[in-house]
Amino acid sequence: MTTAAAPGARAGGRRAAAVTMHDVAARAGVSIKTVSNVLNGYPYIRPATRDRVEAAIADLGYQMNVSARNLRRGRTDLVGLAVPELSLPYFAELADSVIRAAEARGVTVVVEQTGSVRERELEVLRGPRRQFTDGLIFSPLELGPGDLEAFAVDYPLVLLGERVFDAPADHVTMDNVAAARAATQHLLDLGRRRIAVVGAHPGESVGSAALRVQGYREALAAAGLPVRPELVREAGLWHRSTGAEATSALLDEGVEVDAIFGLNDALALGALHALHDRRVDVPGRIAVIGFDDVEETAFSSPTLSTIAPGRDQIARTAVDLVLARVAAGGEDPGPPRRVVADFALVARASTLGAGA
Amino acid sequence: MTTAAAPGARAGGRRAAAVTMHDVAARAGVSIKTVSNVLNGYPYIRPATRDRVEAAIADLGYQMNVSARNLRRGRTDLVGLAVPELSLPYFAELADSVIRAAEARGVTVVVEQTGSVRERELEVLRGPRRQFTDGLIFSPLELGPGDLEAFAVDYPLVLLGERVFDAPADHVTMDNVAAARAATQHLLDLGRRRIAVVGAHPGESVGSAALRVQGYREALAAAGLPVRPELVREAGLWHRSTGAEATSALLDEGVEVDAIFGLNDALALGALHALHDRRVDVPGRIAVIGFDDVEETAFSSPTLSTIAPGRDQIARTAVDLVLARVAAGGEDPGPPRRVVADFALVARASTLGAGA
DNA sequence: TTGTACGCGTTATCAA
DNA sequence: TTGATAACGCGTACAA
Repeated sequence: MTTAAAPGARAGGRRAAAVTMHDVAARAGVSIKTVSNVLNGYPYIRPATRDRVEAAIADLGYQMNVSARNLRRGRTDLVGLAVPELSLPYFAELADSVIRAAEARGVTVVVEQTGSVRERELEVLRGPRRQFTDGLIFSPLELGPGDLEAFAVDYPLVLLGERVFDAPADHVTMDNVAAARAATQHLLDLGRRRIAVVGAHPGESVGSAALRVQGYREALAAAGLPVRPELVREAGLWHRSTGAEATSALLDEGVEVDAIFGLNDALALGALHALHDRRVDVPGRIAVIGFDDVEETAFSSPTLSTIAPGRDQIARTAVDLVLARVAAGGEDPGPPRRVVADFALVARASTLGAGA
Repeated sequence: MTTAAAPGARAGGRRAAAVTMHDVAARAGVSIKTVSNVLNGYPYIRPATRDRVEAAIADLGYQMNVSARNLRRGRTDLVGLAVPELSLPYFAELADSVIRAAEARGVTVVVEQTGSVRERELEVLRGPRRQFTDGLIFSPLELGPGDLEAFAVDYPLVLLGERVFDAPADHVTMDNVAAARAATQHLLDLGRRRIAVVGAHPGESVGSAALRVQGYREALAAAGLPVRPELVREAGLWHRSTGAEATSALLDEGVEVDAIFGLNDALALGALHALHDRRVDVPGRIAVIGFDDVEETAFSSPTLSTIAPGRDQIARTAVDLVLARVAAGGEDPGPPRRVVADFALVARASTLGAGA
């Protein structure tokens, strides 16, 4: 690492001595309250007055002191977004959507990473950042149904994901069971009969894994097919590497299989990787489908069929829910709201073949 | 989309009526100043007093009002991070690192997305968010050497990337020329002689493309090899799709080639995709190397050799630079600082082969 | 070692 | 339609 100081220019230090509403008021020959009124779009102002104030604001380059406003209003227009980590494409893309949705509503997002560590997820809920945030959008991966009290907070909270369903907080999710059913049905429709699922969490009864495996089972049952244990493959972490490993194990064991349902895209991409290594034709011999529709799925080789969970809709809804509670202020919070977002099957080459 | 209200429980509304320092002071039988002293770790406090205050804080569940503190101190402990978009893995991972580095120093990050739109990049520099942010870490993709005045701001600003080098602001970058030289040299060391580069921006003289192509040229020159125009392939956007297209065009034209240097990982992964489609053996017939070391490169098929730019170091340095200026307050800002971070070549299967 | 009192820049409540 | 003035909650001279 090399450090150097460029000669000549000075770099920006602190902002110039602040010009306040008082200065603007003096310049415009009005009271400070009138300046405030102009700034806040108060309607009953004589046009001439408004013009003088606006001119003064422009002349002086006045910019409101946000901290003072926040102190006075008891609100910051900041919302927290807590996700496991941005390095995971699904959450990076979710954050992208949330930031856009928030921006459209004039609020700013503070991103916090929990690293999927239980202790940090708890900290996110009661940590110091809640002090300067109007509300929180939180996608937990460790906290579950046993932690309901932890979600009983006194600020607007919107939960994302499939870990908890009965917390005293708003919740935005999608129908994971139906979506997994659709993914499996898609494979069945293509004539596949030995469909493996990769990413199961055997012991668990909550979370995305359990729900998606259930959808897989339901689809097979509806088609009159048995759920073969050797086709339900475990993968604790939903990463490409574990998806590749699970797929390799499946093939090594000589299990007969003609399709793989990765419980998320990372797993399915890992499966694609393993199949590629072994020169297995996809979808000729084995079709593959994932879940999440991260951008990468449109560029893998072959492109990956998947379930699109409606990220933008989820993000918009989550932002709207927090802001609704923020706007409600102290008034009767009312019961938690549950929103189930739409999903769509996106069929690509990994199931349809090169022509797709 | 389905919306429902859960029966029973109330969801969290607004925080309970705030308990202030006054309340704590009263409860502890001390003055508000003493409470403040305890909170700020002022050393000269009688242990007994401190204990009483801390007990009162615990009893009352006191939490400091951050807006009031910010107003008083003229600082928010918030820094902005402006990137093109989080959907691009490189920037998602950079944001991840910056957020971690900031957290370690007790500051919080506000992520802003410019979408690589010139107008939005300008807005980031002088928009309203600068009002409640102590400083900004900015990775521009559109603004360039012609916009130096835009970077002359009166708040702590740290620039990232290769768009501008002479702005009156701190700058953290890496030696793109040397890194590209190393990538090319790696291919030369493996005996490759017809090395294509994908992602060139023919007209440009600034930015990552120009610098990396220069490194490529230098390495070839040092090896006594000519730079063949037909091996320097353009790709405006550095996406997987453009990398795949450029690679396809290269092959379609029947150009003889035994290695491809993607100017970033997305391009290289796209090249891998195109080569896979055409059943070209990598690295048997064509070796591929990228640039950035995004996590995906460790999981592609085959795994991708690349240049690791030292993300964490860059993030830490950037955060330290802004905070140093924040701490300096109004005092003589001094000249802009330039930091050149280290890089490392990461050789994987796409150049070394399956055994790697 | 601790307390008093003022000011940070806004918004809100009145009254005019 | 506009103005005076009191909060908002905390930091900090200055005093004790």
